[in-house]
Amino acid sequence: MEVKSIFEGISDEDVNRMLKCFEARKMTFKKDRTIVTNIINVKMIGIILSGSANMVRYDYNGNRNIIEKLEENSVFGEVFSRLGSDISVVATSDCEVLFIEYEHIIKRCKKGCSYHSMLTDNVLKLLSQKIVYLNERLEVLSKRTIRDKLLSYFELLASSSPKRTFTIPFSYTDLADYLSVDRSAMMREIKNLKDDLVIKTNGRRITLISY
Amino acid sequence: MEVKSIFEGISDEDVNRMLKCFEARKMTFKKDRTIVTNIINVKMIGIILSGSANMVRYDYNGNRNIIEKLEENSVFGEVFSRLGSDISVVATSDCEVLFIEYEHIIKRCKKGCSYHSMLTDNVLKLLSQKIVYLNERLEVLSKRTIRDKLLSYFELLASSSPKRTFTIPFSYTDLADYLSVDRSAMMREIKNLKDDLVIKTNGRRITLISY
DNA sequence: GAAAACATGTTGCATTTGCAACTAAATAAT
DNA sequence: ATTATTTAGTTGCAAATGCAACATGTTTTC
Repeated sequence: MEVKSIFEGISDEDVNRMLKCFEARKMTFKKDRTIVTNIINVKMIGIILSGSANMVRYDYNGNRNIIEKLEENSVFGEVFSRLGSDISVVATSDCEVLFIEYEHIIKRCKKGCSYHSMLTDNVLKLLSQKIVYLNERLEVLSKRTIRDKLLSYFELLASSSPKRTFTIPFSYTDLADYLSVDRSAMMREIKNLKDDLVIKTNGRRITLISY
Repeated sequence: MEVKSIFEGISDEDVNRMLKCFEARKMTFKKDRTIVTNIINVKMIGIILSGSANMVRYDYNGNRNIIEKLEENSVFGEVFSRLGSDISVVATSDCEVLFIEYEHIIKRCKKGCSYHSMLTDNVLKLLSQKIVYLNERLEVLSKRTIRDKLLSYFELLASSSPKRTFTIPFSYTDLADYLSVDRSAMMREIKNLKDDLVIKTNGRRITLISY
């Protein structure tokens, strides 16, 4: 059920044919380079082919918010994410990105190519996944205290490990920006959680003891 | 571009044919009745045909969070919203709801009916809209102070009115739950915004003076 | 139209949070 | 290998927030 890429299940030849037809452009970015900024208003979507990136926004206080962590095969774009309001996507490692115009993807072509309908299905599933992800994020951010934000985020990460142990995919500095809280206040709360024996930590490796 | 309903652009006869084929069920709910709760794990989607509803969650502190306000033609369901984690949908007025199994919608039928591909396109656009909505909500909730949450939410509402005047679609009590903040603290902050001449209010009608 | 239920508005106070300013540890750069 | 730079970990303090407990106003309900 999980869709890895929007091209999942489509033969390499067909993918290449599509990419040509869509005038897709592949670009490479070095670590820490900005992949897109609010300047673009063309309805493009980007697909991370390799590497990783963060979608970030700086508010007028200068606080950075990490909106989303983009891994391999992640899709981003104005259509999906309301880019434009000072959002940018920054490479967190060297990466390759494919750009396609959104219209090409959703507009079923007149010829009714078989692969095109497969593509639509994949996009549908990707969008569903993105919605699930966004809802998880909303659930975390809707918690009123830092402690509860941490716990609900940790619960999410722990739920896929039977031992309830996981590695946070961020530095603690980045985690604070992801949870939209002050870093020092977050560190204080993590200390409290350790003192209360709710979590054990070893660097970025965390075990949820009880909830 | 805006899709009103997933059946937009499909003739009434075709819609009726589909509904039969999909074994869609129409149900009516009185105001304040629960439409769905976490119990369901069937992959159903619901469409509000008339009336309105709130998607809500109560956390373990007893705080209510309004996750989403559902109006006519809104779509909800596990696929879209990660229902299941104690989320329920409650009617805020008498309403009619149509239930369809999600699989029926995304699975392109073998016959390749013309309307089915139209339906897929509509769902695609609806999902995109939902993502935009979720991102707007994330932008609001990621603000660190109540003042900034209010301002960014008000900005969103004001942006569609040239006079920067709008009516909040909630009671103030509900607004606090929507912004995931304490009501009295929110009222205090609204008072501050008025004192600072940032907003003017007349009941639920608000004017953003400057930002 | 009286009573009940709910929404709005307000306040004091304890708690949580953000901010600023540090030190120490770990990574990256030259 | 030594020096920068970034990350992690702390702390005091002011500001923001949540909580509880009210008063008042408005809408429903019977």
